Amino acid sequence: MKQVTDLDGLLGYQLQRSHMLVVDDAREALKIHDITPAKLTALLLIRASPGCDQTALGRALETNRSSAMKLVNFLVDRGLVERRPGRDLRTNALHLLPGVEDRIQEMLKALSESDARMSERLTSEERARLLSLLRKLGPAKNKRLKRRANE
Amino acid sequence: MKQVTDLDGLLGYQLQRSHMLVVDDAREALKIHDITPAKLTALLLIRASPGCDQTALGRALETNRSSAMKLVNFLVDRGLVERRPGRDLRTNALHLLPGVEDRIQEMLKALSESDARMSERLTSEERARLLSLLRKLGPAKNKRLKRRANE
DNA sequence: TATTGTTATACTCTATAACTATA
DNA sequence: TATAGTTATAGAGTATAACAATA
Repeated sequence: MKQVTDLDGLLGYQLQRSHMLVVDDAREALKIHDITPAKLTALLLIRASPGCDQTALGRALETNRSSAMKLVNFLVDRGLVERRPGRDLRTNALHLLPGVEDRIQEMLKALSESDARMSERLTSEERARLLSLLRKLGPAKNKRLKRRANE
Repeated sequence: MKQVTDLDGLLGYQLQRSHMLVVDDAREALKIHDITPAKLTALLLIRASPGCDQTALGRALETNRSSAMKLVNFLVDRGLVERRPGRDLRTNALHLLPGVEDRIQEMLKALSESDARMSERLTSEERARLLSLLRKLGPAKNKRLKRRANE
């Protein structure tokens, strides 16, 4: 098959390819820890804000309460997180279970090894430059066509 | 919610965020043309290799025959592509329908406008540098943990 | 035997809407 | 009324396995 030259110069297309490459590797590296990149992100958010509720978690992940619920269910089922009584009777306070910090350290180690493997053809200067350029992406003002769904 | 500082320095995390931002905008920009970025890619591959069969299309998209079939079904249903008799009785030859070239031009226009909007905070030098850095991502040799599934 | 297209099926992710219990 | 959690449901997207027709 011939290449599709119309897309080669587009940032979105290259971003798509690089993203797939890197996320597939991260997913594979996290597999032995029985977690995916997205679920690890949720776990790290809870670790960073102990006692948060599910709605706040959903907001931070730019998704809705229903999806946040599924993530928390997964983390609870794996013995990583527990739901404690929250600030009122409607609300859960999410907390890590004891011993999970060690497991998180192992997950982060696997993740950063994958990250290093994916950027080994870049010098550390190039890697830093790439990170800062990626952070500059997005519309200048508030021109985004549509925000992510959030109920 | 506090930020998750463990992830900030990881290429994969920043790539995930940038990818979501850019792809969401592209998806929204293509919505009036009733197509998604992935389906447009399939359409452009067929345009670049007229007469190709579905298996080749699947290989080019790093997916399987079943998924390629669904993409072609979509493109046929929208009047963009037709299945003609192929090189033998098992095989289809995929071709664009007449007039579709004009519609593709409009789709590409919407896509490149979205792309420009997403990179408007970058100078053209920075944009070019970002593209070339993205292309350098990936393992040095053939260290990838697992290739994408392909039956 | 191998390949192409096809169908059936299933699993994940994500989204919406409605329900309940609280506030 | 509004909010938090929950449940049911539905739609993409993607994967596997099996089948018929053909090579």
